[in-house]
Amino acid sequence: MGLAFSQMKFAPHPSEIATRKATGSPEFSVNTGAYLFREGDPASKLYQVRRGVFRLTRMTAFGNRQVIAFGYPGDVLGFPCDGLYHSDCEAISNAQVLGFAASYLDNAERQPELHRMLMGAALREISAMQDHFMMLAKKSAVARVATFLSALADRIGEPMAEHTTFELSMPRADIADYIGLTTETVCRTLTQLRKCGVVEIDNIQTVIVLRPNALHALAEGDQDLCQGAN
Amino acid sequence: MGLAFSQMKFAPHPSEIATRKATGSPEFSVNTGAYLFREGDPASKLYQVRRGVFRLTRMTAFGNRQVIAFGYPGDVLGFPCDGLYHSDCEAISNAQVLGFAASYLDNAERQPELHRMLMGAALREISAMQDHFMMLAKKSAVARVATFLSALADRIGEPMAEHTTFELSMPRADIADYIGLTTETVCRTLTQLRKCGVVEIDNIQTVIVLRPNALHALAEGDQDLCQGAN
DNA sequence: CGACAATTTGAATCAGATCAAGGCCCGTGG
DNA sequence: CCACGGGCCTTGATCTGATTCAAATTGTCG
Repeated sequence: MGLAFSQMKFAPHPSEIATRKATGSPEFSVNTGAYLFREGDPASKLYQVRRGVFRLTRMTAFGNRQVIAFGYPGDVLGFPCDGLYHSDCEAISNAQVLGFAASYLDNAERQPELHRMLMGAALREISAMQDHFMMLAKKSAVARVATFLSALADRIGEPMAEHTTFELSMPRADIADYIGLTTETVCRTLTQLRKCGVVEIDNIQTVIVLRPNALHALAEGDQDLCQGAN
Repeated sequence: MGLAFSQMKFAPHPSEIATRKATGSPEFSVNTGAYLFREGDPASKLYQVRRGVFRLTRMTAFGNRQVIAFGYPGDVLGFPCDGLYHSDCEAISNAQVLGFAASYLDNAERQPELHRMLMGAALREISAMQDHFMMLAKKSAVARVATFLSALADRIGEPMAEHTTFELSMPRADIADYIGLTTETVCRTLTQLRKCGVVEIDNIQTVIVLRPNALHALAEGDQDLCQGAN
């Protein structure tokens, strides 16, 4: 689940297989602001996102929020640990999900195909989180923002006249809590990327990637493709 | 796998079940400095650590190293993504591991018990990595080091005359790359913790936790239990 | 004992956080 | 239709904590 930075390399998403009719699992909708589950709830179900975006968060002891991941269509959310959910999961847009009994994780016999899909999603999630570490540990603010945008572009970007475009469904504060910066720094960095012509941002929400190569290079830590734009 | 900060709450480790005779899997030893696997290798096997310590690392495009986790006895290492290992795994002490065919992940029929164990380990790893995020994202240097020490104490610490003691098997640089700091800052922070009587450190390797509560509070971000010790 | 690697300490620097203010967007109600 | 209000976004100025660069010390192993 989650915005998987490793998944850049592995599109299209293998977890987006048509499981609905195979399992008879119910598909239902979740409104913006509604919670799919909360940290500590007993985890009876897993969910695959069909439409919309979710935000997975955890709280520290002293009230700091960490955004663990964003859940986009195809992602599987709600992997339990010791039978409990270990994060809050809120819809940040009107969404639609498919629910599975968590027991399919243990039980391979009933639905081998489904079991394999869930297992694959779990393993991919581990890999995605390791990618997330790379970002949180040592990268500069530009590198973090560039990595985030680059991953989103690969994940949900749509071609538009030579360029790629996508929507930032989440507020700046969520992005900040995801990549380990403050809202202010995210803003400043976005304007910096705008000023040096790497991206264009319309209406706060819409991102157009003008120079994908530059964005990718910045994500990798290549300095100074952007200098002189403070 | 990995040094699971969440596992603080869940000792003793459920994955440390006796699987050897049940599976007939071969147990073998790995010398210090030897690699169990490398990033990009086809992932044919999983390993459960029996003795010793491993270090899981990944490299960024521009040569920065990130320590993903440390593998202690009981941890399961080598979860694949798309059939490949996604980190390097090096023994940092003489070690002993148990190998399992990776196919046990998919295949529940042959060894349901083993399958469940591996599945549980994978899910626990996801949770552990989420805990790791909390640290890398926003915590101060003291909080990071305190979290690291606290987790190790809970994981491998042994009671010693009112206190808890354990060995830091890894060099400072590894700790730094794990918690997202520099070697120098790790050092400084350790001396800070020493000076204010939270821990004692002998022979560079041996840590004695003198005030576990203070250590835990610092890990949670409680400021100023340590002030005046610069 | 001697050399090399790892650890520790010190001083200077810098990137991002913090604090504060202003601007924009959008819905609500006069 | 326009004025008002509140939330989110953006920008500016300052400050702080971690990094960087450099050097000294300790520990290790042949």
